[in-house]
Amino acid sequence: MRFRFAPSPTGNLHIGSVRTALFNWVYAKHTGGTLILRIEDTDLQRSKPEFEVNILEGLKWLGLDADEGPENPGAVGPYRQSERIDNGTYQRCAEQLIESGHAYYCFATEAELTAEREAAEKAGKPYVYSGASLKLTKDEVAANIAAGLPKTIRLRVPVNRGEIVIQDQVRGEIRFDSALLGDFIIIKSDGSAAYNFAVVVDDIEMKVTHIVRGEDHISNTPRQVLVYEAFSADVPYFAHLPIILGPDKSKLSKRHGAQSVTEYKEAGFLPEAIINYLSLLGWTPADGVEFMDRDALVQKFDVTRISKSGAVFDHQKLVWMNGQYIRKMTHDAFVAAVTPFLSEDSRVLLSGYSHDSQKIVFEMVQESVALLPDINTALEVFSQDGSAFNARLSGLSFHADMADVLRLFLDKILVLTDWSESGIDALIESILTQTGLGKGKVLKPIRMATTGLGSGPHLPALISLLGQTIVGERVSHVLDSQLS
RNA sequence: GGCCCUAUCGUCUAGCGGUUAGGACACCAGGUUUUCAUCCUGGCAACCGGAGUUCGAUUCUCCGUGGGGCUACCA
Repeated sequence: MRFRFAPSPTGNLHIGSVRTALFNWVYAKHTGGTLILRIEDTDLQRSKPEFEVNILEGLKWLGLDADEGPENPGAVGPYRQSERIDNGTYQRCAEQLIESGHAYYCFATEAELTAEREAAEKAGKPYVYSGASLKLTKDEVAANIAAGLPKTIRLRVPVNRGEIVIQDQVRGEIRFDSALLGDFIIIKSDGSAAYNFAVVVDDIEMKVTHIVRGEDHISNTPRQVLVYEAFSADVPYFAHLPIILGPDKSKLSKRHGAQSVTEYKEAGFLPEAIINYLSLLGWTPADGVEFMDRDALVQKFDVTRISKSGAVFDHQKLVWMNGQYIRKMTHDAFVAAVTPFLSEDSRVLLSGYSHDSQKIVFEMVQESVALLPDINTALEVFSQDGSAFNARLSGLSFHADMADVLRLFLDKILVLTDWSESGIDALIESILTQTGLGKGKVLKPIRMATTGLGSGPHLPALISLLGQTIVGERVSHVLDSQLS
């Protein structure tokens, strides 16, 4: 079984394309098949080398490796359509079809075609090319070519072809009336191949047996089937994936916000989370267990469970899933993932701690990170910087009755010898019993006075990390400035 | 307009003739946590409408309606 993923390098790798790539990849892995990567850069105006680079890098980052592609060619290359134009593949194939009577030269001008189309629209009929050029004699065609008239090549739709039935692994049978198709262009007047032709020529030559792509290609399929038939080639299996929708239920696009993989990477998403989330868009495993690593995904994959209706992309759930994956990371993996996202302030802050303390800091913070850049706000609480602390105080309001607790706390820490987490714990416990106050009444003011924040990780560990000097200074400062 | 696809909680979905219509995200409440988050428990919330087939339709068929895609010498 041979699969292919065929993106156009007309933009950065899009999240919708990734989903298509993913399903091809999983399907191929599941069946032990081969995945081909083909770059469809026949649109010379819009295709850019930097986009191809972006696509290749994005796929690599996500771990969606192809068995054959421009970077690791197999036996059926080249793997870029531009190179296949250059080596004359499409031209040669089109001429072959003219020979066999499946295609013909068309000399219709743009004006003529526009007129035909408008007339059809006015009449409320589907537009079908009239086939005027088909009536030309061999000599007339030769004369036109000799005269250098602009020409295209059209595929001749067999007159009594009737219904074209495609077998779709997701949707079952889909039927089209071939009479509504019209002889369509396979070679444009500039000599380049039209999409519906290039794709089929490539898929035949690359021996592709399974085509998994977006639902937006369904209406191209009957034309492509006709091309297969013109070449007497086997029509592959199709699986048209439901489209991914934005919150407004229209096709997901840039106007719905960040949609390129690069942007997701920069926003702090993990490739595993993206893969897992995307796999659930339009598909569910039979056991209903949503968390799946790559191997589980490959193992559980089943084409028949792909759903038919479009799926709205739920950004919130992706974020949630990302947080789940972050929590599951080992300490080393977490630090490695988060390091590129560390702000200058965070780096300075961390340098104030020993290697061992840094490890504790990261551990304390890991579960509150959903997106990698969250690390910076999570780290703030560990800041030893006095001015930042003072700035934070202005956002808090202390009540007079907090003063007693803080004074008692200050007295105790100044003479405290066991500055470990358990030592602090014992100290707080003693304040609780001594004052008879509830935990909230005691710990809230201490947290505020030591960190300048109303919330954060486990307090005793935090105080232990901050150290006697800083904690002492901060509490006395709060007592002097806020509660005197 | 034409062709095609599609229709279960707000969202992703399970269901494949008989179910208290299940799960996940989000949301709400309670519990744990000093607080926030995490975590645990509970709750709210859905079968688009109408015909038919059937003893029985969310499930099958048809017709509407809604949504989406395509309608190029773009891919």
